Amino acid sequence: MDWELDKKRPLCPQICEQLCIMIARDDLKPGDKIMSVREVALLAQVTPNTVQKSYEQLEQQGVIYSRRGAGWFVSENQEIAQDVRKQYIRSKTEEYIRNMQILGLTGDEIETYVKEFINE
Amino acid sequence: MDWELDKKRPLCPQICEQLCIMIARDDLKPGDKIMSVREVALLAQVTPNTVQKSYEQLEQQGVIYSRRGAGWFVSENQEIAQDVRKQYIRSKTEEYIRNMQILGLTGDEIETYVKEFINE
DNA sequence: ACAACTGTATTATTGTAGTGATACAGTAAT
DNA sequence: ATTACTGTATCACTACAATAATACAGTTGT
Repeated sequence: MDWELDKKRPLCPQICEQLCIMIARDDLKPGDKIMSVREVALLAQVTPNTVQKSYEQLEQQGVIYSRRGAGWFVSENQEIAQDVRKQYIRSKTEEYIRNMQILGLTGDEIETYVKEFINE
Repeated sequence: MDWELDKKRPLCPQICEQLCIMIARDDLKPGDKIMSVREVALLAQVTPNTVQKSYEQLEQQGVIYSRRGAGWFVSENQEIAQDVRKQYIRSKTEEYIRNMQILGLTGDEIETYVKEFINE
């Protein structure tokens, strides 16, 4: 994982997305310990406070949880990890197709562009 | 055009994108007069100041230009309108594919998802 | 028990996007 | 010329994200 954030965009959502990607890639499996607030803060060049907030947001979604003093862990619930992956793919794909359709592109045209840009 | 902005995200980029989409759709053609700062402000429920800033950003990119007292217009340069469309498609498509590849999806898998979600 | 790590909380401060109000200046139609 | 529209500029204000510094509390390994 790179942890090179775009400092010109809100950081919390970016940190959340990075974590979700790692879970969706199965780099982080259910129950795994994840990097500490301070550790990520150092790598991502942000304040521990910012990472804390990001983690708390993901906790609210049931994706991760904390044990005071021990650390943060990926939810043991197997379904959630799968959902994170499915949701990520679904939302990104739907958003992409919607954007292209707004321009008036047909389904075939969209498929053509995707094929074209995959070979690069 | 809807002008229903997401108030929880930065507004200027959203206004810029809406304009670019209208140009990419050919709803606005080179030389066309576009809605005034105050008009858009009213429709989008934002401050004229915010729209002004957005327009100035697009002006810097050469997409539109202003005539003091008269209004804002789409650049007469034909190439720019075409570029806006091409750039929009290219950047969105590349971003989408990159996101999917990060998850480990193959080209075929990506194409399959796109086809699947187009039929909905 | 101790040291070194964890999460958590608080406070003050900074930077910035957007608001709201107002004013001035140029254009265009009547 | 007047009126009603444009763009442009400024100022004080609000809201919020993120920083920076610090402190406290719980866990873990030695």
